[in-house]
Amino acid sequence: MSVPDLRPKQKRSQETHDKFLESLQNALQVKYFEHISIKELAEGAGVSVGTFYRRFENKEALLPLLYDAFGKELGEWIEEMEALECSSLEEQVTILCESTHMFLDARKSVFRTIHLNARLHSDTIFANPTLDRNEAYSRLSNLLLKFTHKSSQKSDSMKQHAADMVIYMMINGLLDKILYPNLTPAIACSMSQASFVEQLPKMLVNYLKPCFSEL
Amino acid sequence: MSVPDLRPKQKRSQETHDKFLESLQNALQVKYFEHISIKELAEGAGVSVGTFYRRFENKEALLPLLYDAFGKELGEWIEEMEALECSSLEEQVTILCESTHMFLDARKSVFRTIHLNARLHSDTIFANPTLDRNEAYSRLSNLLLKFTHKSSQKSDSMKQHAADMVIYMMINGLLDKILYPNLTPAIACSMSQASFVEQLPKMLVNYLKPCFSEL
Amino acid sequence: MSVPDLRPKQKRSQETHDKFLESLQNALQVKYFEHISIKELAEGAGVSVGTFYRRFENKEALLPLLYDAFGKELGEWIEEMEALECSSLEEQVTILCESTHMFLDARKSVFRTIHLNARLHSDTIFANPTLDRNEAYSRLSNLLLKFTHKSSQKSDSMKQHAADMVIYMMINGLLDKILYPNLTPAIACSMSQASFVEQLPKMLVNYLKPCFSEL
Amino acid sequence: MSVPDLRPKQKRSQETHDKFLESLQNALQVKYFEHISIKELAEGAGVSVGTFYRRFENKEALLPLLYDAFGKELGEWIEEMEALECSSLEEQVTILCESTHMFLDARKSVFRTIHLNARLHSDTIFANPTLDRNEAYSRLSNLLLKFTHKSSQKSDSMKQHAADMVIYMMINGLLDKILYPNLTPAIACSMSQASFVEQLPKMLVNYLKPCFSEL
DNA sequence: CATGAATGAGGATTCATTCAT
DNA sequence: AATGAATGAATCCTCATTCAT
Repeated sequence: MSVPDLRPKQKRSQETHDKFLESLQNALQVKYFEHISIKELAEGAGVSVGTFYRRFENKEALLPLLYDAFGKELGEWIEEMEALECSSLEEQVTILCESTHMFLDARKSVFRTIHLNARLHSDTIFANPTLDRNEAYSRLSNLLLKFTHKSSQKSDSMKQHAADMVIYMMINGLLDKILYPNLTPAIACSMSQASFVEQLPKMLVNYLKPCFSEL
Repeated sequence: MSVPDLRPKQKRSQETHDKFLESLQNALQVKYFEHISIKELAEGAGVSVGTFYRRFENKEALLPLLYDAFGKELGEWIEEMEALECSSLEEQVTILCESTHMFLDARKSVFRTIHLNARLHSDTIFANPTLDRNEAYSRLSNLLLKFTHKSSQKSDSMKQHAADMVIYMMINGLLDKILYPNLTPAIACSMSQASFVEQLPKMLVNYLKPCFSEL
Repeated sequence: MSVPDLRPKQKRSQETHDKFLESLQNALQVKYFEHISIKELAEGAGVSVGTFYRRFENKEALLPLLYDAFGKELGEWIEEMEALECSSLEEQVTILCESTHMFLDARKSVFRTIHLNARLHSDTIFANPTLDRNEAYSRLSNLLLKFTHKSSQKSDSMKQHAADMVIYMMINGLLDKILYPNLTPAIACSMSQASFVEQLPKMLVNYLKPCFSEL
Repeated sequence: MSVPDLRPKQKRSQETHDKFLESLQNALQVKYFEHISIKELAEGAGVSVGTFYRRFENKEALLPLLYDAFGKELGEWIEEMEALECSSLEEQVTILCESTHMFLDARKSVFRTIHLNARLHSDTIFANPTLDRNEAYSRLSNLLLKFTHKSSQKSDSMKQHAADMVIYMMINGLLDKILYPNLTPAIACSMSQASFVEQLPKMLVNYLKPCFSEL
C-alpha cells in the first residue's frame, strides 16, 4: 500500500536529492521541463553540475522523482477521501469531483509536466514498476463500489468496469479543463469550470446508478 | 463556414508549402516533432534550409499548417456526419462515438503532435484565430440538439451547454484512450477500447436525455 | 599507382578541408594530437567549430587526411628514389638509408602523430583501404630486387622476403632513432645518429648479399 | 646495480601502492592507459579516490611503478640469459632473439603502455633517473661481446657500438612486429613472425661477425 | 530566388582534484 | 588516515539561423 521510497539512504545524498527535486519543482513554475537546463537545476539546488551527474543519469531521470512525489500526495489525498463518510452515491461522486478538481488545480504545474512527459518518455518515468497508478485508481473506484446494492443482478466485474470508467472520465474530463481550458478539445465545452464541475457528477451518477441498482 | 486557406497565392510558394507539410507528416511517422530538425525537413522536401527560412519563421510555424490540414479533414468528416439520418438520440450518439473513434484512431500520429504541441506552443498554433475549432465543435453539438423536444421547458442555453459537454467528454475520453492507453489517467479505466466505445454512448445519452426531454 | 584524393570536389569545401589539415599540422608542432581541442583547430583554421563538424565526424577523422598527405609526399619521394641510377646494391642501400633518414627527419612531428595514432586508432586511420602502405613498401623492396642475380638458385619468394625485411628493419630502425632517440629501445644504441646511419647499410647489405648472390 | 625500490617503507602504504599497480595492470588488459580513469583504478584497488591522491600526484605517477615492475622482470630475464652457456656467437644471438621474442610477447599489454607513454610522458616516467634502461641493455651487449676475439684489431669502442646496435635492432625489430604487426612499418615485412624470428639472427650475426673477427 | 556553407551560442557530459566528515 | 561527495573547468557536439554566392 505504501509508496516506495526512491530516495538514497545516506543523509548527504538524500539532501542533494531533495534539493534537485525542489529545484525542478521551482523551475517548473516558470517554464517547461524541456527548456530547463541542467546547469539551471544545479544552480537552483545550490550545487554544481557535476553533482547532478553523480546522482542522475540525465534530466529525464528526475521525472520519476516528480512522479513519485506526486504519487505521495495523491496517496494522502485518497486517504482523506476514504476517511469521508458519504450517505449516498450522489454525495460521494459530487464530493469526489469537487475535491479532485481542487487537488488537480493546486498541482497544475507539476501535473502538466508529468502528463506531457509521461507521453514523451513513458519508458523512463515508469521504469520503476511499483510507481504505477493502478492501485490509486482502484482505491477511488472502491469508494464508488461501496454504494452498490448487494442484491443487484449485475455482475461484479461489470460494476467494477463501470466504476473504473467513471473515475477515468472524471479525472480525464477535469484534467483537460484545468490544464488546457482553451485548447482542443476542452474548448468544445462552453461552460465555465464551475458549471462543469457541477454538471460532471450528474453525468457520472446517471450512468452509474442503473449499473448499481437492484433491478 | 469554410476553413480559411493559409496557403500563399503564388503557385511556386504554394508548392513549397505543400512539400514542407508533407515532409513534416512523413517525419512524424517516425519521430516526435521536437526531434525533427529543419535540415531534415528541408531534405525531405527536396529543398534547402535557406528556402525554409524564406517561407517560415521557424519550425513551429509549420504547426498551423498541420493543424489546418487536420481541420480540413475534420470538416469533411463532420459533413459526412451531418449527412447521416439518425432516428433517435441514442443512434446519433452511438454512431458519433464509433465514428469519432475511427476518425481519431486513423490520425493518431498527426493528432498526437497537434495535441502535445498545442499545449507547448499554443501561442503559435493559434496565431491565426480563424483556425480555432469552435465552429467544428458547434456543428457536432448541433447534431445532438436536433433531438431536443421543442416543448421542453429547459432553456436553450442549458441544452446547448449539455450538448457541448457531451461532445467534449466524448472526444476527450476517446482521445486519451487512443493516444495514451497505458498512461495516467487512461489506465484508470480497465475496459478494452471496444468496450469503452460501447459504454461511452450510454453514459452520454443517460446524461443528455433528461435535459432534452419534455418535462 | 596514384594516391587517391580524399578531398571534396567543391572549391569552398576543399579550402576548408585544407585549412583544417594545415591547422592540425601547425598545432602538431607544439603539442600532441590528444591535447589539441576542436575549438583550437577551428581557430587555427580561421573558421567556427560548427564548420568542423560539418566536415568531420570528430577529431580522429582528420587522421586519414594527415596520413594521406604524408602518403603523397612518400609517393613523391619514392619516385625520386626510383629515378636514381645506382650501380651496386651497396650504393642503393646506402643512398636509401641516408635519404630515408632525411625524409623522416624532416617530417618528425607529423610522423610521430601518425605513428602513435595509427596504434591508438588503427580502425579510423585505415578506414579507407586504398590508403595502405603496402604498395609504397613494395616499390622500395623492388629497388633492392633489381640487384639480384638471375642465376641465383634462391627462390624469388625468398628474395622478396629478404628485401621486405631489409626495408622494414631500415625504416623501423631509423624511425625510433629519429623520433625517440632517448627512449627505450633506441637508448640501447650508443652511437650517434650519424654513425648509425653509416652503420645501418652495412648490416643490411651484409644480410642481403648472400641471398641475392649466385651461389 | 640492483633496481632501486620505489616503494614506500610503511607497510600500509606499500600495500596501497601494490594494489594500485595491480589495478592498473588489470585495467590495461582491457583498455588503453589514456582511457582509464582514477575512479576506476581506485575501485579496482578497493580504496577511494582520495586515497589515490594521498599517494600519487596523478595518473601518470603510476607509470614509473609500471616501468619499475617491468624493469624487475627484465632484470630477472637478463640474469637467465647470462646464466646460459653458449658456444658461439650464432647460438647466442639466435637464443637471444627467440627469448626476447617470447619475453616481449608475454608482456604485450604492459609493454605497449610503457612504449607509448614513455613517448607521451617521458618527463614523468623517467623522473627517477635510476630507472633508465642503460644498464640492462649493456648487460645484453656484454653477452655478445664475450665472443669477440681478443686479438682483433678493431677498437673496443667499435665493438661496443656494434653490439649495442645489434641489441637495438633486435629489440626494436621484434617490438613492432609483436605490438603492431599490421601497421606501418611492420607491414613492410611480408614474413610471418616465426620466419622473422628465424631470419633476424642471420642479419645480426652477419653484421657482427666481421666486427668481432681477428682480421 | 535558391542554395548550403558557415556561424556560434547553448547544452550535455566527463573527470581530475579538493576537502569536509 | 580514509572516504567519497562536491566542484567546475574543459570539451564535445548540435542545430537554429544567417548570408555570400
